[in-house]
Amino acid sequence: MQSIKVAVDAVVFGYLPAEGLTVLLIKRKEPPFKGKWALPGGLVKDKESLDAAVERELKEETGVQINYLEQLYSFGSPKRDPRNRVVSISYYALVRPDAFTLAPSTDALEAKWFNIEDLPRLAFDHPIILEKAMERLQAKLGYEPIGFELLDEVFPFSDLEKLYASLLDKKIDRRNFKKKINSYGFLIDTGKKQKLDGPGRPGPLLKFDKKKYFQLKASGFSFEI
Amino acid sequence: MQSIKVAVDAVVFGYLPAEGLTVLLIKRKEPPFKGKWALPGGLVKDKESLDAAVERELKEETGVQINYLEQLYSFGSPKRDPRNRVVSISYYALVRPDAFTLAPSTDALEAKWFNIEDLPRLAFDHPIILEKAMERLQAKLGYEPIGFELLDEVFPFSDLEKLYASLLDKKIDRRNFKKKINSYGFLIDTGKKQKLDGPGRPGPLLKFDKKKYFQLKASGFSFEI
DNA sequence: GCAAAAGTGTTGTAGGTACACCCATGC
DNA sequence: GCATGGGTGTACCTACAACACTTTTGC
Repeated sequence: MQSIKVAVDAVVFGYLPAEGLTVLLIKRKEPPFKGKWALPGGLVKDKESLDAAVERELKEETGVQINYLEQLYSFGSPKRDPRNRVVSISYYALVRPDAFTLAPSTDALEAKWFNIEDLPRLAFDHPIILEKAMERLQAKLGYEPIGFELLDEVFPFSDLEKLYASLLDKKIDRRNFKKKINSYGFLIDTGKKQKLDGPGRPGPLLKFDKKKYFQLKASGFSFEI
Repeated sequence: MQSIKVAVDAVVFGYLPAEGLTVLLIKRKEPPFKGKWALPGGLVKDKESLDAAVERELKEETGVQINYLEQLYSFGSPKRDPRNRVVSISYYALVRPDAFTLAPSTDALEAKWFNIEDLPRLAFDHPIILEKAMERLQAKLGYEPIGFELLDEVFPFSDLEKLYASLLDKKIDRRNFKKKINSYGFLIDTGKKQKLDGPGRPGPLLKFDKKKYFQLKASGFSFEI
């Protein structure tokens, strides 16, 4: 008789132009690793799909509003949980951190955003999961327009540019980048202007036209950056 | 108390220049879906890693010699197995079908290669898994040299060309293709010549230099086709 | 000598990269 | 008026796509 438990874990990415990429972690309320920081997640219920389990856990533990969710990889080495055998199906999610406030409840003492450059030690094999998520995010940014899921509904062009530069960790030529993005034609000018709180020329606020993107995609076009 | 079982399933791809892409299926010995064709796979043991479980199951059920193995995706909808809740971690594998003979034993009545164009109805949600494997294989062919894992140790250039043409389902310009592949410099000429059994000019037999590829890759080069 | 398979170069073009100055705003 | 941030065009060059005839072999 098999006795393996099934869990889900999520790497929740947020982004703020001022700060860069952040990851949502919870402080564990129960052993093992009680009091340590870990990825949000937990056991799957008997009659619940994997996707539903992630969404439930995220809501319970952190209160985030998920913008994009994708399965990442499954981890099942026999010793990854020191007490029981647990196979974890990991996910990664993209959210807009300032579109809601964190509200930890069951299972978690605390939920908090950490800058990707400044993470605490993580419980279990979560460092490996996080690294895999990071690789996937970087790769996917190159061939699907998921960056928009991290930005506000409307955003100035410079936010998009900063996002790519910071997540891919390389310099971006503004003119070439803009040329490319504009050639796709799925950015809508809302007509409004950005409000800067310092000096500087305000740029127009843009919107990502998801519908148009899916039309383009369906007619055999492919995003690449 | 959670009662979910954990299984692994594998989509095993083979390739023969004469026939094209094939998939290895087994005929199930036990219910559910007794007597139906399905992907090889089975329950993970309590103290066994996921990778080890796939390798064991493939050996037990089919006797294949695996050349390349990669985790694909995990499927966990509550109703995917009509009797118990089973979460399946799926894999895909690349093998050389003529490097060994199939030897089904436990759990399987029979193991057999099917042409990808001519598959029987599959048990469970295996059609979905297969489709996902197919997408991944096609995508991966474009940015990693995994095609070689499907060819014999030494092969004529035309086999490689046919492989790409058939798996990606499109015409390939021989001259452009060759130019590109040769520019990478990881094909070794063994000095021997192909033996055709009809008329035609025999080409040289080549070998994929894996070590050189990994060197190139490590020094920041990227395969693309 | 003919049918089958493999080998071989050139040219046009699209897209990527590199690069520097002007404009709007806040203080 | 100056500091800050946003906006804009051109020239070079590389890389991909298109394309047809010759060579070697078996029968």
